[in-house]
Amino acid sequence: MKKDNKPAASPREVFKRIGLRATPQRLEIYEILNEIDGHPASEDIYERVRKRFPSISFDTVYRTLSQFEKHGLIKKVHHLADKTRYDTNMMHHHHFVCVRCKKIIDFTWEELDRVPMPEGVSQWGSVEDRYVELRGICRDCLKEGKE
Amino acid sequence: MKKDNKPAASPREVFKRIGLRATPQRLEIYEILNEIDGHPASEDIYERVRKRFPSISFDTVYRTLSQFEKHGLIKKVHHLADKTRYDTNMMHHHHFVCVRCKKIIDFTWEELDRVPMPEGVSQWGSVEDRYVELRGICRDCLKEGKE
DNA sequence: TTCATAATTAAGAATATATCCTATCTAAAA
DNA sequence: TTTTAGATAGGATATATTCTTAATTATGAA
Repeated sequence: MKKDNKPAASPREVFKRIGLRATPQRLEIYEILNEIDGHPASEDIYERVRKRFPSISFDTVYRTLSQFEKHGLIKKVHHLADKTRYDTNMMHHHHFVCVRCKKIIDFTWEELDRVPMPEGVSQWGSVEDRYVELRGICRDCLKEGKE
Repeated sequence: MKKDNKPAASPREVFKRIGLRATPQRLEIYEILNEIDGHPASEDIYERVRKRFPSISFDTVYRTLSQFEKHGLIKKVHHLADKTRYDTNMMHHHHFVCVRCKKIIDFTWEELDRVPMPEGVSQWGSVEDRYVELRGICRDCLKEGKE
């Protein structure tokens, strides 16, 4: 979706490149994602597609969003959203998260903790915690990928 | 749970302080949280409590974990775990998240992006993204709290 | 243009996670 | 002890997501 400067490719070109058919439903979802503000849940998209495709199913929306995410057109805000996970370590720390197997590794990063807050944050509200997530592929998953 | 130096208070003292009864189920869950490694889901806890309380219900586990979280004994790894939310902004950016209303505000933070990776990260795996989440209460929710 | 085919879809069933309801029980204060 | 607000078990319910299947359709090849 929204990418800097780059000349905007047409939806059909994008779909062709990643090997997805240009169905009307898919084109509509693509367009909505380009228009919509904020960080929509699947249901938000579903509600909007239904205006033009009243009989579209939840499944189509979910599937399409997953495909788009898989091909890097959109991202999930969080990678561990399937179920609630608790942290029993109450000391300030950050996480390395494997986006493949969801493994989490705790670590501290004092140098980063010391960076002063960016401009304008205070006008959004009060900040109570600064959390960093390093996202990547863990050692185990890297090995698997090679085998 | 795991807190630095501080002299470990007994579970009963902790419960007294926050106004929760010291029931056997609750004591057991507390103990499990202190023993368990990693970042358990509710179901992980449920499976372990069942070894000593075979008839305990999911509800008790969920309720207890929520209470513990509310009183700051444990934390959720993520605050938006109820449903998947997508990000259509594919430019590198970070988030301010209101832990009360779940509002998300995008922002960039170049100074933070420049901080060199901490020691030892490379041995965990390959890092592909550095994501920062500033967690707090947004302006709107702060106002509501006062009214 | 027509055709063949694999991809896609709608619809509803199925699954997974989380919460609610209510009768019963119990920890803890008096 | 007795009292009672808080806690629990178990089942029902809600919500989010994925699966199954039969029908449809976009796309490349003829």
